[in-house]
Amino acid sequence: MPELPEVETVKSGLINFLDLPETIIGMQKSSKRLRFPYPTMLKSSLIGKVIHRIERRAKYLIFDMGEYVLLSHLGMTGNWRGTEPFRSEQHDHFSLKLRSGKVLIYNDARRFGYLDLLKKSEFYESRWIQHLGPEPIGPKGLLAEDLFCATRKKQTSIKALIMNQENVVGVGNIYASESLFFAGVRPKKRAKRLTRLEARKLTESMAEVIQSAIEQGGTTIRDFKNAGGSSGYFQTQLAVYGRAGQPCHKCAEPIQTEVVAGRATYWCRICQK
DNA sequence: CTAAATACCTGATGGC
DNA sequence: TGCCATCAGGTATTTA
Repeated sequence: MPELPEVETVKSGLINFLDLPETIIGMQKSSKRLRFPYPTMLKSSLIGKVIHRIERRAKYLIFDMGEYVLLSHLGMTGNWRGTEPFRSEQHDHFSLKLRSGKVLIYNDARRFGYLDLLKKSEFYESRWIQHLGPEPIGPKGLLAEDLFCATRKKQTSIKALIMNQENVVGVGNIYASESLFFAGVRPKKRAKRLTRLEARKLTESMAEVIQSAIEQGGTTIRDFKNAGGSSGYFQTQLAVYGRAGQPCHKCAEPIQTEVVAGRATYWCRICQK
């Protein structure tokens, strides 16, 4: 489900639902583990804590509780929703009961997601955060020259390179294909063959695609829902993803598909070189 | 060191 | 209706 825009949509939904700050008065988890075991002493660590802010870094959702932060990665099918009163659904795995009467629920059918509790002072050095590259958007966002440098001498495909979170964060399988289409670069192109101009176009395309998707409330291919329970709208304007055999919006050539970097990949053989 | 394959899960879909 | 194979938006870990 979630690449950067979907995580951002979940974040906005929760902030909108809550009236921060909110105090945690209860915590429940299902009998099944997520991708990694829950941190120890999670319950005693969370009860009484106050959620001051909810933020996002890369594809991580971050609950800022002052001295501690609760970090949540949504994996492939993870999602948070707010309910009042509590109403459980299939695949609910974790919930936080708040003093206001509201409840936050983490749902994850495939359980590829995970949670961790960190001291804020150890946040940047943590195993989850320390290797992350720049965001694709914003004041400290990826610079074209830095992307260009990252591509030098790299034998891997440009698609694999932009999906590698050490180079730029937040770009997953859908937005990788989309960004490469708007930059006019073939997904299978060797990273080291990228020109400065292509690096510049790709940097711009990633920022535009991600920003636009955030404004549309994310993409819904299968089952993504925002905190209010409604779907995203970005899928209605996907240029290539999932459009195998359909005409390119620019040149009408049928869209190609093939597995690249281990994932379904879509491109136009005329518009992308 | 790099790059690619594997593993972790459940559910939806399509062919027979 | 059932059964089986395939695919699904991520990424840490293992293998080559």
